[in-house]
Amino acid sequence: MSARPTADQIATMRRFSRFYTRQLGLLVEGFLKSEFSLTEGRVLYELAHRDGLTAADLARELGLDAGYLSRILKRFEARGFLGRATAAGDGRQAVLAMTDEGRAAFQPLDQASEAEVATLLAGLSEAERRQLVAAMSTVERLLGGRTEPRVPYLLRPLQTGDIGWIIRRQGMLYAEEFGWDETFEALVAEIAAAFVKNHDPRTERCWIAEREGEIVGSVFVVRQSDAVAKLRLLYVEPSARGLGIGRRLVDESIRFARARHYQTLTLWTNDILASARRIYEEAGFRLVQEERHHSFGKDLVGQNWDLELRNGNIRALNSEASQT
Amino acid sequence: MSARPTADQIATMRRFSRFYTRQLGLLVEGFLKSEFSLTEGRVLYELAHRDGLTAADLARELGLDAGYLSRILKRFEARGFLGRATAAGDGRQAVLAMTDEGRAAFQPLDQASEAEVATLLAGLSEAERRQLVAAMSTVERLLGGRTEPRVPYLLRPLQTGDIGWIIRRQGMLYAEEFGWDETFEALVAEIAAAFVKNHDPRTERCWIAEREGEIVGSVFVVRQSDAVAKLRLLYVEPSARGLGIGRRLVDESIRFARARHYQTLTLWTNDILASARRIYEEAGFRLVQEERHHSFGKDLVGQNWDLELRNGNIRALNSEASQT
DNA sequence: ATCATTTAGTTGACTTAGTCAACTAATCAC
DNA sequence: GTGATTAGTTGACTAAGTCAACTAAATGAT
Repeated sequence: MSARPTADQIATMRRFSRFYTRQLGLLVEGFLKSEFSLTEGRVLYELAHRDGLTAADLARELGLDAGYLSRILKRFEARGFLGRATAAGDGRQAVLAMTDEGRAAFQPLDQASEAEVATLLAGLSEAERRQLVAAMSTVERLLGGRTEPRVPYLLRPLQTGDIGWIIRRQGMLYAEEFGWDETFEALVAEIAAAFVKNHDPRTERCWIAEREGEIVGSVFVVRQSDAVAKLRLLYVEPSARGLGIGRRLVDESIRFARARHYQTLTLWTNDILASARRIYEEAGFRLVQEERHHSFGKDLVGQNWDLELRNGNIRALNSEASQT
Repeated sequence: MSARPTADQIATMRRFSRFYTRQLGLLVEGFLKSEFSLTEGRVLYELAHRDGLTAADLARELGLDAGYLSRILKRFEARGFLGRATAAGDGRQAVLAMTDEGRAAFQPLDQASEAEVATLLAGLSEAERRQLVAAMSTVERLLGGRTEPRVPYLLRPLQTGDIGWIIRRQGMLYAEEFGWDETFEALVAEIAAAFVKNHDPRTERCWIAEREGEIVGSVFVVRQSDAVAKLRLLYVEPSARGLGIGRRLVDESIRFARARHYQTLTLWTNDILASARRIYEEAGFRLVQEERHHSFGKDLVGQNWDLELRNGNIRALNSEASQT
């Protein structure tokens, strides 16, 4: 495991983030100044670049309140930018389609944004541009900006036979990757069996990630108390890693926990599981406790992470205080 | 002059900006989720890291409405985070000082943000971290994120003797840097003289940048019509370049134009003046016209840039439409 | 087939972030 | 002393977004 990041590295990234916030402010201002709010622009962008979207898709992926999004879409529809068709298999859903008018309205904005970036880049020499683009690609690659998977996967509930597979695969994988012994597999079996036997579907759930007919990942959310849910046994098959499946499993877990009015989603992991840890961090989990332990035949560093669920965005708690 | 940026370079930067927006969202969420809104956090950050700030300083530098900031500061003061002292030389101003309680409240946030970045970086190897930090520094250097000047400068109004100096220096500098002939100096003289003789201080202004007793830059804002102001003769001495002076002169010009209820700030430059052009772009100016011309003994490409002043932020025009 | 639960989307009511403009007090130039 | 400007405050307002209750459709258990 690498040395801890230096203070200088940390300071550089924080300074870069402040710098790029200002840079984004300039780019966003140029792009959207004419007619649409920032959020409207983000919605239009997704509608322009993807087919077959529903409102639920957009709400989830852009982190928007469904009611708020509904009004945005209604305004676009009123202006003739958007059409809807009831989904073939689900009368509740509307499939959204940008109209030619919508594309016509969006195109100047898209082109303005492109021109903005072009003029910014034009101020650099060709060598500087190549350097800049390479540096941006490096940042993106290292911080995890990955493309969507080419072979699709789906998430589904637990089915008969799944548990045995999950117990077996997690046992084998952690043995292979980390040398953990059979006591880990036993723990997985215990957790999974307890879930199957006793789980309350109102407050607990399991998701299975399936791809080309095979299980490629899973996660459990179990009830720890009325206020606290626990995320357990997140795993993704090596063959399916890097496709956003782990992130998606965690996102669904958070979504479920919020919908069930939990206040905290907690989890226990080990620091050696670096990919999982990064997913948790990016989802907003906070490291609340660390302790060394000897388990599964190894010396490990266990970590407890929590995600506070009450405020789905960056709204401060003192806004609630000011209501009193 | 370099070739135009490629479509691939433009696309890469746009994708990077979307990617880093999400990255910032994660970092910001972690930093400020507990107690303060994003704007409050930005204010606290400045108060924590700088001394001698006034509300006017903060409003200008963070782009905040003075009334809104006033209320934020009042809340901080009510919570004991902030003290105020009347400025020695100006009874209107209050010098703000973060209290020990304020620092105590801020420190966990600052540390949380630092920890956030540290855990993100910890997920990378040491080699990857060095690569990331180097890439970020490259992006910052190329896009113009420069540090504040070590030797301070001030902006002041025109004084007797300034005009002659400005005419002389601009004439010499543009001759040296671009080979422009004496007709340019004559143009500068004409503009400056007209300003001195006829300017209306309610709607027109000149700023002189002075550093260590010497003029190091200047800019004029003149009235073109009731609705349109024109920014003219921006220049910065080579010895003082890279310190943000040019940007500051442009920012003050914009601020003045807004305060005087102009709707547009326009300007004419030549594309060969790359640094100036970048400042205009970053300030939000839009290239509206280009034409070749032969002036100052050279073949040049003149450019007209406009900045719409009506909406100081990214608020859509249709929000005004929806008021009707 | 029925019923209870969940999901998709909508709408009413509301909170919060931020804007606009009018105000007071202090400063500055004349 | 006077008029104009600036620093900061406050009232009134708009706009972005949240929360929850609602209807309609789907799903799973019986």
